[in-house]
Amino acid sequence: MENTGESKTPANFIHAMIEEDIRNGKNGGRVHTRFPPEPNGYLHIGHAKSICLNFGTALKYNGKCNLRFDDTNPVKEDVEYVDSIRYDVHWLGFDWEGREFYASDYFPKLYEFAEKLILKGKAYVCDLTAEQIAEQKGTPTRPGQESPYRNRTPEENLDLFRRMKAGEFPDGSRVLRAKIDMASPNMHMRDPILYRIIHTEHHRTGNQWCIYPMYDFAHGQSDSIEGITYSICTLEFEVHRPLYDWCIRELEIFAPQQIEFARLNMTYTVMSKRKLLELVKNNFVSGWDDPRMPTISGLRRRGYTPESIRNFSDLVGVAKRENVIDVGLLEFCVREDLNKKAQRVMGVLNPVKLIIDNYPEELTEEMPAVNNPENPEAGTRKVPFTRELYIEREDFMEDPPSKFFRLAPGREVRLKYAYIIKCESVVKDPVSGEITEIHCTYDPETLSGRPESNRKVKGTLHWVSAAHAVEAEIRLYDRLFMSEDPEDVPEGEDYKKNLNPDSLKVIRGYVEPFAAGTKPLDKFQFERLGYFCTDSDTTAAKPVFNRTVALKDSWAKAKS
RNA sequence: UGACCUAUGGUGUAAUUGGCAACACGUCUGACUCUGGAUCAGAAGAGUCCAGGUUCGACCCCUGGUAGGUCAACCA
Repeated sequence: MENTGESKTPANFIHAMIEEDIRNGKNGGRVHTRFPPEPNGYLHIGHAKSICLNFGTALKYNGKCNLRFDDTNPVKEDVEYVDSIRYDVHWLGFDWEGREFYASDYFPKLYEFAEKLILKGKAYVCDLTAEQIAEQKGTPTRPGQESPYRNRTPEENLDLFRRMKAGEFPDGSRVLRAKIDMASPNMHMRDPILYRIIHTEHHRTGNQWCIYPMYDFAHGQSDSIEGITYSICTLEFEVHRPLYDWCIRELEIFAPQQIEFARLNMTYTVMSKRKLLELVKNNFVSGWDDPRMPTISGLRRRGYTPESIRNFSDLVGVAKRENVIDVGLLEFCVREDLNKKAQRVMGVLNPVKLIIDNYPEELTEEMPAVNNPENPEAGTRKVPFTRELYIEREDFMEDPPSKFFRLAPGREVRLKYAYIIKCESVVKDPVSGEITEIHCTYDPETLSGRPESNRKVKGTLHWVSAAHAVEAEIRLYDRLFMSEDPEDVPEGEDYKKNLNPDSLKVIRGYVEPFAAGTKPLDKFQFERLGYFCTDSDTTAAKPVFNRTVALKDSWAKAKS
């Protein structure tokens, strides 16, 4: 990773704050962050921003970053998610160096903390129902009422709490609450719930516990236990900060600093785990790793590289104001990265046959093709060329506008790495009128590399030899949502109303032989078309490619 | 009608103890090109939410508005 620690100005307000702290000698100049996902879903591009921020900050200031699973709610969490999260963070290029922790590791310690609060008279067991508690909570503009159980003695509270832990009470019958201020203007300070009873098996602690700490009683303490200096989280936790600080202060333990930043939003994208889960569960997509999903696993399968995602996270910036990033920026980032790295290959997605009438029938030439013009070291390969080829149907027009640089009757065009050809005639289906064959002649003197080949023609086409063409399944993806803001729907509807019915188009195309023998996750540029990635569904008999992103297309833009 | 947060070109982010607003994406030109890609050169686009104030000078400080966001899960 690039170390920009020496740069004159901090990259963002968090780094500015850290540099100020370092100057003042806070924490002895130590910088320790953590990425704290709840294992209740797959990671998405918004998490990537947070991962890059947390790990990136540690890297920049020679600090450490922990991976910590915030697993305090057994009813929603699962090892499947733990595994995917570990995989994704690693894949993104970050290393927690063995500091893989779980809030559940701290259950015993957290329990001690709770007893300490009880003893201090700062927490009490409340027998009110969830509904009653909600009712007495008040509203943001009206103070709440104190629970009738608020003034139980520490002894009684301790006894009750121990019996809660011992499993004497059913779910929901009692909770442990902090005793703070029912009239606080901050709703989170109105005697928040610290522990609740849940008789559910936990993915790590099994049935050892039947009381579980709430987020507010687990997160800050976990940070403190790990010696986290900067607890970076998203804006919605801003109002929790007074409670975060309250717990730390009352417990008299090391005080990390919580800092909030604005979460990532992207156009044409939903970013909540709940909604992504819904898309998966209801089969609107094929799974968490569906290439249309904004999940890390989806982006990976789509053909995105870790570098491109990291760069995106950088470009997006870190600040406190709500933002909506143009999904085009993400696309820019993959293109930029893949342009430097991707093997070039020729493939025809919407084929039409092209016959070179004056080319010998039995001849096959092996045309040397550049693997990557951006990287000479990538070398060359041979592409078979014959009399009958497939070209892109869109590369021919019978009656072209003046700005059309491709093939048309009587016009010349270059076949990349091969010859200049001239269109002589076309054959059409008598019924549909569709063009079935394009007949051309070629000029043998114009072979790529020959002196005559310098003749100027306006266009260059990609092609695949019909005899050597390998049929492949190509999956063309479009945005999952039709509206820039998927939430922008008529009354009574929800974001699913904006689902794009054409977000996946599966077609059959032809690729040059080289492309056939590739492995899942191999990345290519199909010349003139876009970047593609071999899908995990690929087989020797039927290669499958995902289109990661199309090339920038100024012709398409000019047309419209 | 409470508390907290935010407000800078189309989008996002900068502007280091206040010194005439910078970068990226996007857009538009032109050059080059055996990818209408890439690359190169250039342009347009904000006077910093509004109104006052402090100051020689305010995006930055103060006051008051306005707009948007967050908060009333035994979720995180």
